[in-house]
Amino acid sequence: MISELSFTEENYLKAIFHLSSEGTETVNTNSLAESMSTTPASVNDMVKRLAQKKLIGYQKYKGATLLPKGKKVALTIIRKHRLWEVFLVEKLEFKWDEVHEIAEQLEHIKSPTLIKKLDKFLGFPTMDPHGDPIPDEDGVMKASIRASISDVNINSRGIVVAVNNDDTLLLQHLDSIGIKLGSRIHVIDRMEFDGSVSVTIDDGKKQFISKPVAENLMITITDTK
Amino acid sequence: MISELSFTEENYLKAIFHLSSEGTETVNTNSLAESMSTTPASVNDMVKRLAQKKLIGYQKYKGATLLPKGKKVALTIIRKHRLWEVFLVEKLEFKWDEVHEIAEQLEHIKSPTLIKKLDKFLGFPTMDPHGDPIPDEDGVMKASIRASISDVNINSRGIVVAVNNDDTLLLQHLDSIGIKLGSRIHVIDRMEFDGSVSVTIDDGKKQFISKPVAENLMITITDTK
DNA sequence: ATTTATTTTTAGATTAATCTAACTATTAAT
DNA sequence: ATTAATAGTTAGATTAATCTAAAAATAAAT
Ligand SMILES: [Mn+2]
Ligand SMILES: [Mn+2]
Ligand SMILES: [Mn+2]
Ligand SMILES: [Mn+2]
Repeated sequence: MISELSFTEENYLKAIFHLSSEGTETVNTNSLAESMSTTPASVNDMVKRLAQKKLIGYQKYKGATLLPKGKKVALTIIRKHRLWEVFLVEKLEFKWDEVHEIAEQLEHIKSPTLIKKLDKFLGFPTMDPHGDPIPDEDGVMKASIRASISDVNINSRGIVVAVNNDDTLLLQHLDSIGIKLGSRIHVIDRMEFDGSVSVTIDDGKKQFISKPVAENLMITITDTK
Repeated sequence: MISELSFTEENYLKAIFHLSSEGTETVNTNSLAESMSTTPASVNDMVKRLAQKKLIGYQKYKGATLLPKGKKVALTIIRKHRLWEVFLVEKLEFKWDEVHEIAEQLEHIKSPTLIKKLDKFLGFPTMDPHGDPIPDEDGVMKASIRASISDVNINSRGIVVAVNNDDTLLLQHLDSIGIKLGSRIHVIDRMEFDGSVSVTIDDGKKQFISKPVAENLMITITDTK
C-alpha cells in the first residue's frame, strides 16, 4: 500500500513536520529549501510528487501541509531516529553530540520488527539523549515539558537540554561543577530566601546552584513528584 | 580521497568479491547480472564506472577483477554486514535466518567510529551467526574451517552451518534433539567402535549422535584443542 | 494604485541507475 | 572453416533527484 518511500522523500516529510510545529501549520517553499540545503526549484518538484502520493496537501503558491499518511511517516522516522540515538549513547558509549549524523542514516533502515526489538532492548525509552520525546508505535508523541530548574517542582528529574545564556563565565562555571548538555538533574530542594537550588548531577553528590545560574539552566522533565 | 561510494557501487563490489572466490578470479558480465538481479547491459555500464574509479580492472569481453582498493571496500562492507548480523542475533534476539535482509541495509551505514564501537560492544566477534568469518579492520579475513563432526578433533567447538542431506527423517531427528542451523556444538568424544559422537548442544546436556548422522552434520570450527 | 521586492513556479539540462532492443565478439558445434 | 549458440556491448529511453536561469504570482512599499 505505502509503496516504499525513498530516503529523500522521507527526509522531506520529516523536514515539513519539524518546520510546521509538528505538522499543524503549512510550510512554504523557501524555508523548506533552506532546511533541506537545496533550491526552491527542487523543493517544488518534490512537493508535487509528495502531493501526488497523498502524503502532503499542496496548492500552487500556498505551501504544503502534512496529510495524515505523511504525518504518520514523519513520526515513524523521528521515532527511529531517536531510538537509534538512545542506542548509540546508552549502548555504544557515544557522546551526546556525536550521534545525530549517524542517526540520520539509521532512521531510514526499513524493518518494523527491528524497531520493535530495538525498543525492547533499550527498555522502552520515552526520551532521546537530547531530551526530545520518542513517538510510540502509533506515532503518538507527548509534548516534552521544558523548564528552568528555578521553576520545576521539588523532586523533579530531567535532562539538561539548554543553557539560556552563552556567557563564557556561566558556561565555565557549569563545566566546573560537572553540568553539561545531557546531564541528568534531580532537583532536591529550593531555598525560599535566595532562590538557590540544590540538585544531584548524574545521580552523584549534592550540589548547590545559585538563583542566577538556576534560572538559565533548562531541563526537560522525565519525572515529577 | 575515496569519493564516497553509492549503495549500488558498494553492492557491486561485494558481489564481485563473492563471485570471484574472495577477489582472486575474474567475474563475467552475465553471472554478475544474475547475482545482482539486473541486466547484462546495466552491469556493463556499472563495470565501466567502477573501472574508471580504479576499483576494479576491466577489459572489454574479458570480465572484471577487483583491484586492491575495490577489494578493501568489499571487505569493509562484509565486515559491517557480519557485525550487524551478530548484533541482531546476540543482542536483539533475532533468529539466525531473519537477519540477512536487515544487514543488507545496515552494511551501508557510513561511520568508521560506529563500527569500531559496535565491534567492541559485541566483544570483538570473529564469526557471524552463520559461521562465516568477520574480516578485521584492515580487511584481513581468515578462511573459515568447515568440517563434519565425524572429522574434527575431539574437543572442537563450532557452529552448525549445514546438513549435507535433506532427507526429511534426518532433519526431523536433528530437530527432535535440538540441533538446528546456528546451534553451538562442542564435540566431547568419539567412539572408535561405531563412529558415534557425543556432543553438547548450545552448552546443554550431553547428546549421542550416530555415525550416519554425524557424517552429515557440518560445523565451522571456532575452537580446537 | 503603481512600483519594487520577494516568493514560487516553469523550462530545460544533468547525472546515476536502470531498461529494451539491436548489434558485435567469442566460443562451441558441426 | 563455416555455422550456430552464447556472451558481451552499444544505442537510445526512462525515472528520480538535482541544478540554473527565466518567467509569473504574490506581498510589501511608496
Ligand atoms: Mn538527532
Ligand atoms: Mn535527538
Ligand atoms: Mn548475510
Ligand atoms: Mn552471514
